[in-house]
Amino acid sequence: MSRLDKKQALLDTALTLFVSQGFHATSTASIAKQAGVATGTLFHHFSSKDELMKQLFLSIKQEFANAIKGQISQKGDIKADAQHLWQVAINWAIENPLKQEFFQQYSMSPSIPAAIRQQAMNDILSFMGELILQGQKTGELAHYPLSLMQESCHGQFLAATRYFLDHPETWENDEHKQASFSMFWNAMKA
Amino acid sequence: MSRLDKKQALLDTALTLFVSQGFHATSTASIAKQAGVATGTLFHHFSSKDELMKQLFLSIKQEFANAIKGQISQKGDIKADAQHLWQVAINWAIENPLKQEFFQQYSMSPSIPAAIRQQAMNDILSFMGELILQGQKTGELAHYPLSLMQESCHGQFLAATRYFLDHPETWENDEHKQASFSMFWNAMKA
Amino acid sequence: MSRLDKKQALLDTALTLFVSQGFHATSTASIAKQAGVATGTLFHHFSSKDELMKQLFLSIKQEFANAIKGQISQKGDIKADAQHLWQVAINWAIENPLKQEFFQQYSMSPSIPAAIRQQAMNDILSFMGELILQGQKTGELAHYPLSLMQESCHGQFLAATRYFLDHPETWENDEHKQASFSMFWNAMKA
Amino acid sequence: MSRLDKKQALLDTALTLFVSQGFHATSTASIAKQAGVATGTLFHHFSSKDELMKQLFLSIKQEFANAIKGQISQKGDIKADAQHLWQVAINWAIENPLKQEFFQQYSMSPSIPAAIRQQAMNDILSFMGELILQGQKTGELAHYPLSLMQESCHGQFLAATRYFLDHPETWENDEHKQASFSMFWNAMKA
DNA sequence: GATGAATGAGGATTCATTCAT
DNA sequence: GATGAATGAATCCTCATTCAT
Repeated sequence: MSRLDKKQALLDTALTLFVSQGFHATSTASIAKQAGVATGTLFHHFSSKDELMKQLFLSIKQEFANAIKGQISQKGDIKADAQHLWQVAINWAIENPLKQEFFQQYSMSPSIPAAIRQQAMNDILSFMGELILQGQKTGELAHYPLSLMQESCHGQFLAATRYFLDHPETWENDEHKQASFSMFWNAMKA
Repeated sequence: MSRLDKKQALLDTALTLFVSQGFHATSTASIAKQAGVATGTLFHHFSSKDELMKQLFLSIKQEFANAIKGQISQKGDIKADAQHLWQVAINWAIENPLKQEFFQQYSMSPSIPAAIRQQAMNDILSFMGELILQGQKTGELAHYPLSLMQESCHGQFLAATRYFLDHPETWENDEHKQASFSMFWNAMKA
Repeated sequence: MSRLDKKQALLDTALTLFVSQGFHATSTASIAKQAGVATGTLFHHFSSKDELMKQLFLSIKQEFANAIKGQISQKGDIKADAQHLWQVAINWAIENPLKQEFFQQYSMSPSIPAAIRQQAMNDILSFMGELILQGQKTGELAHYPLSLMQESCHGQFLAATRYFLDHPETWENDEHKQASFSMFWNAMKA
Repeated sequence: MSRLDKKQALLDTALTLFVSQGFHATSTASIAKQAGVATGTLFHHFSSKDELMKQLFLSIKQEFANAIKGQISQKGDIKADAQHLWQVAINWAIENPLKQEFFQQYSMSPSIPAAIRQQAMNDILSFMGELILQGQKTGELAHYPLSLMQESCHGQFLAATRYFLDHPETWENDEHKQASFSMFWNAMKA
């Protein structure tokens, strides 16, 4: 196993264990063991357990951001754009259930320093903020306070993914995905 | 300080500390100390730290449920009913910021056994489920899967309270409360 | 074993082990075990291993200071006073070999924070400083810089006790004690 | 950097760090890093951390011995010889404050195996022992037990250098150096 | 019921040392 | 010889819980 493989193995294992047992209930020793490396190796790659959590959080957030941002078409049809992004985001969550569950659990948790959470949230939400502003300019979106609308986006996304993750039989059901988008869009539209 | 006073002091202190430091970062000793009782006394009232958390969670949930349920008017005008309930719920959150923050942090956290969370969630959501079904019957609400709509309600409520708690200057602003309700209602309506 | 007994047992055991194995080579677990208490108990009485060392150092210093200070006669005959104090100090060292050895090892060691060492040293040396100044006034002691003379006192005392501790067969030999005093006195006298 | 340069860099860095932080608080990794070599390289030159300490101790001791021994004139005037040696020794300490501080800290410390300390001490003290015996033969020095006098020499030297190192403003003051010698000589003389 | 000293298992972290490259 | 990632035993310390007073 190469250097980077070990670091990745540690991140992967930490994700699994943090989601299934919780951050504090997961010992660094158990992460290392299940990742197939020695205890000390974890601290060779991450200066502390908190640092491991931080890097895990930021890397997953980045992965999600990359999946989404690459899909912005900017064709000008805001509703079509929004629908496409919603689909992509929901699909990412369905395809990465562990990572989505991680977000559900830790987006509001004090296990991640508030500053890190804020920063990560801002990165995602600021990109959404621009889309919202644009939609308000064209008159397609409602003129509510920006941060209220951002929180609503985030909240609806978490709610929708919770539904899909809790009901795996719906994963192929486009009607339900469409329903989740309708609720989202109706909430936001003018 | 009487017997019940001590128990309540422990619950109050636990709420404050769990919210500000997190469940695992808060020692039972520090809760007892700040509540003004001895370490052992905590274990007279609660068989374990987990039991304390469980009772805290259920008591806050109950308090919220009482505040809401007492307000159901059942006049038949679903939108008016919904608007009233939304107001009451948002106001409760604004008046109990610590308890609302507690929900934000622990509703999805593994610090509370899944079974307890489920049960609490069902209590609230089932009552909402009935309202939704009723609205669907009258044709005022959209015919999406029930649990999707329940999750959406919950998610929108958390999003709205997050907005209000993060922006205390908006607490008296009825326009913003109205905006939050509009988003919620538009998402749900037929 | 009572509360204070346990604390004292920990101090006594720490003294023995720190002297025989060194501070860092002595684990807190081994101190607790040999003192007959649980690991956690050590940290109930001392907030950290460093704090234990600090209290041990200060308590032994205090014990020595008490043994000496109670013996200052102030009859006015400086040489006789000095001789008496020297005897008392040497005898204390011979009767408390472990504590004397502790001073030999840790008076200059970074295992004890410099500030603590300084403070302890000043307490002892300041009382000696007064005696020296008095002797200089009467013309019986040499007029060298005060701190040089203090260091010399301290150094000679450590040297003499090292000699006596390394040669237990000399403990009853008053001639040798007299010799050590002569060297000390001749160094200091005018 | 050549092979020997690296070894010397490691010894120099170890000296600095051992004195400023203490032996146990200094990790081999930090020594290697600050010396500009890789962690493993330290273990090419020294089989263990203890071995590094041992070589450091012996090399400094040797350096001091060389500085002193080269200066023995053997003109027969014992007091003049002693005064010259005292000057040389004090000057060496002033010119090598780090190394002198190292002696202050580690001459009595269990960080250096007793056997090594003894051996080093004997090397220096045995050479002094001969001078003392010689002085006793001519009647110029007191007839106290040899090891008591040796310990006294050592103790006075440490005391004097402590004074000079703690008061750098006295480094050029010959009067003070003379004072320190007087105390030393008066202690030893017949 | 209340107290708080005592417990000891458990956890994060360090670090001397090794060894494959 | 030099490197530095990897190792894992060892250490300090925490903390939920117990129980004698």
